Amino acid sequence: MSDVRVRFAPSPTGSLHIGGVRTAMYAWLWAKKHGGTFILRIEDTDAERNTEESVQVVLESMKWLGLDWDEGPGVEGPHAPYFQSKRIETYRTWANTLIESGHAYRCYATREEIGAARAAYEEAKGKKGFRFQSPWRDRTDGDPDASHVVRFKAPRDGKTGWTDLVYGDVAYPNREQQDFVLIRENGLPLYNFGCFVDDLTMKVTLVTRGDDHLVNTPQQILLYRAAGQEPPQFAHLPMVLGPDGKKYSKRHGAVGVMDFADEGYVPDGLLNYLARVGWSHGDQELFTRDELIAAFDWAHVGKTSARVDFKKMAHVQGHHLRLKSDAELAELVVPFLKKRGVEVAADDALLRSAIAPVKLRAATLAELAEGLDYFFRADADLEIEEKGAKKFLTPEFAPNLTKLADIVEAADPFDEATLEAAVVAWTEAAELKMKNVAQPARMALTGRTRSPGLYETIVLLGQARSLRRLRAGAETAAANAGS
RNA sequence: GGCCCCAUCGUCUAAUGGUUAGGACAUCGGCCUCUCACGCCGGUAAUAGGGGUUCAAAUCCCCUUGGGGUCACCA
Repeated sequence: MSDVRVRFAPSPTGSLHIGGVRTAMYAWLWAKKHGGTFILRIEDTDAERNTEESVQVVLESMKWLGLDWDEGPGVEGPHAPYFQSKRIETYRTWANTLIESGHAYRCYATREEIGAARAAYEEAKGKKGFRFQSPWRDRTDGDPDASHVVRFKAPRDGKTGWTDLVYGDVAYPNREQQDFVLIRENGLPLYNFGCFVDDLTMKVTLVTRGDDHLVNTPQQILLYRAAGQEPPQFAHLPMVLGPDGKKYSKRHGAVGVMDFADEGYVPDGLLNYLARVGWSHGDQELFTRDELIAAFDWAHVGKTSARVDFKKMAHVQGHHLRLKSDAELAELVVPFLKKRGVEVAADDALLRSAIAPVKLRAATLAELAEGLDYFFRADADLEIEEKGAKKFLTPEFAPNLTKLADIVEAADPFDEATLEAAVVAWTEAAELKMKNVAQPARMALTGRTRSPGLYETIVLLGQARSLRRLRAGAETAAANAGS
């Protein structure tokens, strides 16, 4: 195992969304590529917003995506525990070390005092930018048993910068820094401090996160310096936006990973699409998981925020769906069929053979199930498209359906070639347009105007069932006056 | 508002001083054809604007404009 140690550190405040997936994936790819360690750490120090359900959703999402972690919940490892809420003592220890070395101090100012000062500032200046100047910065006469927070004694001159793997050289002036809080009154660490302590003690070599954390990085670097430690490398990823360029949210559609799972996406498709949002590898668009691992690099991660394009996502997704074997798809599609009220076993022979033609017409498992539906539904329960019925199940086409039924009945052997030969001979002799036979037949057989090839569909449905549906269709058509 | 970041077809992006500015999705034609797909062939379509530097700029510098992030005892 190499010394590459990367982590994904979500806070469990909701579903794992698309931007988070990409961040997690890039870190994961980097670890895999270098035989390093991928750590999953749960940053759950905000009791107000964290929920146990969210923790489960994150774990479930990561598992579904196949982004397995080498250290983290359920796996543990040399730096356990991997929940920040269970590492309070570690933070306390590091805070005390910084206090003793003079890099941090106990501040007894109340929220009310600070809030009032901030309000006064914003009132007077009419803008944001208040920086609290604690009177306790250089005092040592406070009572450590009294209620207090621990603040970092931030430098006021100079700059703090680093070379970001994505953004290059970035620096922030220290005068922008205030004496930020390390430990809250309730004893829990604040983001920057918890992150610093964990990344340090977990020996993380590269920190990856969204670029909304760019401004936090100087604070963390300042902490490393104060502790006499070498900061890790940083790679900040640009935001992933909704199709309209606004912050991605529920109104754009599926947000969480499990939403995509429910819609029948396959993990490799989602990963492939997301990988190419913000990263490139020449002209290559389609990648298997292994190709992604081999090709991924930070040099080709872009700096611009990107919008998701559901159309392209569907395209890439469809590609990965079709990459799967029919047997695998059969297993995967069963739950989606069940959702439609269709019960069928994954090893069902008809299911196995119907998948090949239908998967060319589907991008997701849900669409696959939709396309498979009529092969398993009882004749009486067939869903009939109204528009198609109006157009093709009409008296003028009734004779065609009857004739086709006769052909199906007489076909021997009952296979595509035989059926096609008979139908072609008939339509040519009768000077019938193929369309006028195929479309009504499609409606009768499947209830739809779109399906795999006619002969293919007939053979798949079987002689008896095709016959029943064609005869019933002919009756319906004959009875359908008007149109 | 301060600070920081960003800017190539509609969208995702390639091109790290010299290309007819390339690819993918979408779109528009065409092929295939019993429908719809898949696939294949072809078209339309971009360097935000203005100044520099250079023999040469999408590429380097400055300004403008536009977008985003952040300014908490959230993460």
